[in-house]
Amino acid sequence: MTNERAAPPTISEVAAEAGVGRATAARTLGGYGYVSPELRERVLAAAARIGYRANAVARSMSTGVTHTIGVIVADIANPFFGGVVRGISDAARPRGFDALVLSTYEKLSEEVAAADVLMDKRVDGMIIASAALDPASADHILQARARGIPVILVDRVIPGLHLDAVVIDNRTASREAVARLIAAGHRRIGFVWGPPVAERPTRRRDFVDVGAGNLSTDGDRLQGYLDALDDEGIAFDPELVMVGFKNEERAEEEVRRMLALPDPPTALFCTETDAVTGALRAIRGAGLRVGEDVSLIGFDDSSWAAVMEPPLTMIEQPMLALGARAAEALFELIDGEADGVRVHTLETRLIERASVTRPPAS
Amino acid sequence: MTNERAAPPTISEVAAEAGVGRATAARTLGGYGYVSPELRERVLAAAARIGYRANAVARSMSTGVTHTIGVIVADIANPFFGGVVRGISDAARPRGFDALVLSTYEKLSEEVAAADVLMDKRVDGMIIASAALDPASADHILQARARGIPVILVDRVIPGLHLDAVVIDNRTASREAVARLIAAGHRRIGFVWGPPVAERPTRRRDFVDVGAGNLSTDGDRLQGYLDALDDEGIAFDPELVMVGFKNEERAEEEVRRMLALPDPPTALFCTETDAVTGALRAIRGAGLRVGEDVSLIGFDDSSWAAVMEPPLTMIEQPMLALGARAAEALFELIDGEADGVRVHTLETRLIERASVTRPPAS
DNA sequence: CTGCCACCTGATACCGGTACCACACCCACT
DNA sequence: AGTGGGTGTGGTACCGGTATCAGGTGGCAG
Repeated sequence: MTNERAAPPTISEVAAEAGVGRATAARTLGGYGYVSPELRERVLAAAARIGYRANAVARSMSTGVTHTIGVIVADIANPFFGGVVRGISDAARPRGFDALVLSTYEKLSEEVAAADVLMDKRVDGMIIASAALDPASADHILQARARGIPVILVDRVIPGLHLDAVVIDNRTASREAVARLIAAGHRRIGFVWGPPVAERPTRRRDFVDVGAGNLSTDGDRLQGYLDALDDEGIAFDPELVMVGFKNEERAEEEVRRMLALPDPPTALFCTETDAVTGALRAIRGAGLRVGEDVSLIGFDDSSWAAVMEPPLTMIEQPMLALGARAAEALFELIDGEADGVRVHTLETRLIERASVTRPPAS
Repeated sequence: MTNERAAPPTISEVAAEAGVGRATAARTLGGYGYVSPELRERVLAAAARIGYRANAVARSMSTGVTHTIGVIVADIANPFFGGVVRGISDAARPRGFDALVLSTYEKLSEEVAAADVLMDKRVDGMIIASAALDPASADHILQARARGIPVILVDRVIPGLHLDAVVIDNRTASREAVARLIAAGHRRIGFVWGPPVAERPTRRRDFVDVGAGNLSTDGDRLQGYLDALDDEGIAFDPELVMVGFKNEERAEEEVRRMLALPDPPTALFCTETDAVTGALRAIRGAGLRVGEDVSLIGFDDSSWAAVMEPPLTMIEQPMLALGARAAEALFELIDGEADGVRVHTLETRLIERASVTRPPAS
């Protein structure tokens, strides 16, 4: 097994092989300028003979275009972001663009480092699901833009920063889901995946403020929950909101706590997949049954949700479309067709299954 | 908002700013060669002042190294591959490498195109979950290697091709899972996610041959199933093997068919997540209950499987480790520490929960 | 037949780094 | 004082493309 790395042929070698000048070979292969049919033929034949393929790095060096877009997400292993990234690549591939994907695990420092890497590698644009909570921590994004790199935010918006973005209407989606629960007769509704604060605020306004110090998605979902409560004049109870670190275990703990309350929730609204599974564990652990003892609606539909017993009512996010739209918006920016900052809002869908029923007669 | 793309400063500008030669600035910033402390200081200060960052494209052009690894998977939106890719990037990042991820949707033509893109972009190595079934269709991989690009196969091996790979032992994992079912008393065990042939073979040997015309993972899993049957002297029944296109709907159809057989399966072995959910739908549709009427073991554990009613017994694949190991193996190749072709086999784990019980008394 | 122009081709500068090498300078030794 | 060697610095070729421009050739009009 010879490992003699045959250096890929260059345009000069093609030119030599074809017996023409370097420029002529370049013009033929690069598809620009004029070349007579005869020479074009000779060059093409020579290129095919020695297996020429243009060196994209060299091309980028001289054109300043890499045909690569940088994607920064929280975690590529999270099916939601996996879907978004797929949407992006599917939309980018036909245009000859590829995606360089970096995960940040919600750490701003990682995000800044990722943005630096992408700038250094001269990506033609970036699509970012940012962990930045406010303009002050979004310097890396502004810097990229200052260097002329188009940026599209996806999934999350940065409050106070006027940037192009592709998102869903979390507040409305959440409000409608909770309204659905209320319409079924529930008045004690738990909110799972709340603000990441150690101590539970006691006043409603504090929750809202705290929500502002949260990712825009989480904050908006909490707002939608509050909206729905207000719509029906239902009192807000801080005890029914999860607080603390956001993971499955913590969600389970919090739901267990809620279920043990003197006046426990009869329904749960979970704003993330891990919140749903955590809640399910707690419900099961308390010897209760979903759809009988406690109703449930969750975010992020999946094929699993449909085969649960009972099948779960879920809010479906258009992950692929989110990514595809972000890529399209980015290309508009790259092509210079930008007519001001725009925020694209995509539709969610409440998929009604069997986890929402009337509250048990008390 | 000024859009004047301030061209990023180059090394020449830093040199001018510092009042030194280009080479001296380059030596300082590139961290090679000698520079006196005074000048080094001046250069560093100048670089900081004008915000210099090395152009990775230019650097790649002259060094021939891109610090980018190409990753080709079937579908980045599939949680399994999402996990693998995360494992890869997590292992690559500390070494200053990033991942260019391409999805093929199991289409060989897409895979070939992807490999071309990666070669053109001069990635330093590739990690591929190939859709190639035999050496004849793996020309693109051989070609990459011939050009000196290290390649590591992940998840799947190409029978007959001696290449570095990181996989799990599908045959053994499958055999053990099915053995577990047999140990519980089952003798009629359905195999869901079988060969993609339109017509069901009638002879066992044909299944094996057909398995060879399948992805190595699927073929090995079928083999393991047959092994387990043989171990206990249980007769093979072609009717208990799914055939045809592999998706959730088709799995549901096939399981429904099996369940309607005169002598239906009392247990199901599903080799993929979609096979599990499809099977679940069919079981539910037939008015049967998992863990009571029919036992089930599936591949690819997830947080959902643990909260199903009943919790599902699943085979856990070390997705992250698969990716991480592949990246490590790739770096060994890149660093030239390769001592012959190696196949790394990672351990799976059978997570026993409650979906396996004794068959109902007949 | 000459002259001009259109047409085609090839030489070459450039992108921003890396890395080799020449050279200037300084010191020590004979 | 002359020479050798070491040291620090800057000049420059090169990577493989793109793109501009100069120049050669042939044809056609005057």
